[in-house]
Amino acid sequence: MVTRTRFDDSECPVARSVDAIGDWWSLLIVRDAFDGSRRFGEFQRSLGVAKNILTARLRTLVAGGVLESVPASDGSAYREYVLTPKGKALFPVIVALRQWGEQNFFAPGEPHSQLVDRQQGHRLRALEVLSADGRRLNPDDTTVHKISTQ
Amino acid sequence: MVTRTRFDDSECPVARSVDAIGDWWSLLIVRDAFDGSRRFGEFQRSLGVAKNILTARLRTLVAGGVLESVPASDGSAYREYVLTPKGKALFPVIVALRQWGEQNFFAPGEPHSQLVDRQQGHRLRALEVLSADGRRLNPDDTTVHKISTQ
DNA sequence: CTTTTTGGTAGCATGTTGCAACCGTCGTGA
DNA sequence: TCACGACGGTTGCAACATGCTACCAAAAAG
Repeated sequence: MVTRTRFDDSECPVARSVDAIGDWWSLLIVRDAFDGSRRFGEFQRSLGVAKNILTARLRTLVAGGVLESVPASDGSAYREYVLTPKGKALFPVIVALRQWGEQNFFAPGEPHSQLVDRQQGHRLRALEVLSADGRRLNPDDTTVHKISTQ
Repeated sequence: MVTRTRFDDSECPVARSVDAIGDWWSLLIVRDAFDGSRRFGEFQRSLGVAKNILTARLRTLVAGGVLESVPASDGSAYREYVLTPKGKALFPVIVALRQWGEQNFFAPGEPHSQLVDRQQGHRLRALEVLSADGRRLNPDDTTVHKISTQ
């Protein structure tokens, strides 16, 4: 169980997000949840993580409101873990990590799993950071205002 | 020093990204780099991380091609850590985490640091996951093809 | 009713982190 | 030019987290 929080009191939203997710295993659990995993055993087989670690991570994610534990959809007495709206809102994070990985860690032609538009079966468009008026922004085009209300 | 890799051999780009970044400290280092930090001491003061941990993380990030060590811009004999193109490509990841944090971990009106368009001073548009033909996609509108060439 | 699967717990060895102390080099002011 | 503080680390150690294996109760399957 994670008791200590490291970044939770930060005024930086990135730090709070990082703290809420917990660790990398948790992020891969969320990825698997997006890919359709729901049951303890599915996550465990998919990730190869130790069961006690998985137990702890699932608990943290449920406590953090990213997943929720619901009765199994097939009518069995077991429970399933599904993404809450807050968890589904992590979609751009997962997509961003996926695209970064595709572009930087695979040789041309090297096979990898691929996220596609269900309707068309095509790859997704690369994420773009846009200004309020729709201009494409690079890192250098932005700056951080240290503190700001709302 | 991180010797063992956990996800590096995965065919999933998300896993490789996660492995390449290393841990949450590394991601916050990258965030600070986007915010203008360059020097060891800047990262250390900003993050409050132990110096040996910071040393190790900076080394990992340099080894992974996310940061590079360059001579200090002010002409001193010290070195600075700056984002490589690969590192700058993490921009959407940081922005996605920031927006998720803003939307889920701050009470309305609670102050937080804010990323703005330098030219206009306005907040950024929320990231959108788009299909190849420009439709806005929710998680349910997508599916993962387990393995695929290029 | 027996066996297998599921979803965990418990204990222990090992790895990683955080803290504090130390240290050589660099910059700076007198 | 020389002393002193800042910078950028390294080292050792204690505490904590992780991963592995064994175990276990409830549920499902047969």
